[in-house]
Amino acid sequence: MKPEVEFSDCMCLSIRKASRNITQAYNEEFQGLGINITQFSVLAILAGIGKQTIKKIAHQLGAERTTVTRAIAILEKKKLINIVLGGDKRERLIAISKKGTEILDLARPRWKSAQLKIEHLLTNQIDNLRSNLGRLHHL
Amino acid sequence: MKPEVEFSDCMCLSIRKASRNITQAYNEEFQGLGINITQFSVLAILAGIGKQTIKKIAHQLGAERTTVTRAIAILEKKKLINIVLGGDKRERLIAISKKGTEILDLARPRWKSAQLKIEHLLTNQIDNLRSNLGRLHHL
DNA sequence: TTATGATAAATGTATATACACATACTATTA
DNA sequence: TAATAGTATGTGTATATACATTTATCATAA
Repeated sequence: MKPEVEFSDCMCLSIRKASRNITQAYNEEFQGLGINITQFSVLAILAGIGKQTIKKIAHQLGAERTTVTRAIAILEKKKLINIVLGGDKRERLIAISKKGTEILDLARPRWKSAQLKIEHLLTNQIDNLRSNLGRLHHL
Repeated sequence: MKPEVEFSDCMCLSIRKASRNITQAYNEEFQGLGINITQFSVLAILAGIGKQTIKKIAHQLGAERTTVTRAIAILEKKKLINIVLGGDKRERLIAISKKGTEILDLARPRWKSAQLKIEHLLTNQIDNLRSNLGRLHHL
């Protein structure tokens, strides 16, 4: 007889574990570059759509604003971004720096490699998985 | 024309975002209980298989050992576990406490409720998703 | 028995995440 | 214009995660 509640299939544990595994796979590809997947994602957004407020970067990433604030501090320490003030003095506009662009360009093929590894692992399932993960935003 | 590398479909960002969303959904169910899903998962393991070393708990969770060390410290502060020394003095054996058992029993239906919400959201896809997340352990 | 290697765990440090609260600035309205 | 509400961001605190290093203990071989 099963107990009333079967904990071993906890979706939260499953996805958090998968999230850790995937994050490590990407970060391994980035080894020696001096950035991780988090930092890569911020740089990629800035390269794609130009300078942005922290709030908008957070929205693009679907991440908490204050999490992005801390990530920006790290990127600033590494001199991968420039921070300028705009007309609205509450805002700080974040732009990718020259050094940031250089590292981003080195990182792109690494990202692609990690991405392909995941996709190969999930052949024929990748669109389903993507769709499922996307649906979870409604929580 | 698409750029060579399409970052918007980054599986790492997708799963990390989904992981945050799901974690928050479970933690909302636990509101007022004084534990979160991380702590619940450790208590559930201890209740299921009895007292365990930190290393074995980490293995059950698929989590880093030192992450579990910090989680155990939190559970100890909350008096939800008891820690005893065994014959091997390097080990600490972790057991759920009476208070821990009581809170775990209150938490089980909350966990089930969160779990059902996810499963409803992913009707007919849940087995696929589970299988996909499981496959990612090979990374 | 002693030296050595293996093991369990803790600790230091960096980063990721969430939430509450504080601060500075802007916009609006009386 | 002055008071007030709203907005962008930062900071404090707690927890989650990873990895390197350290410490204590155990096991084993000389």
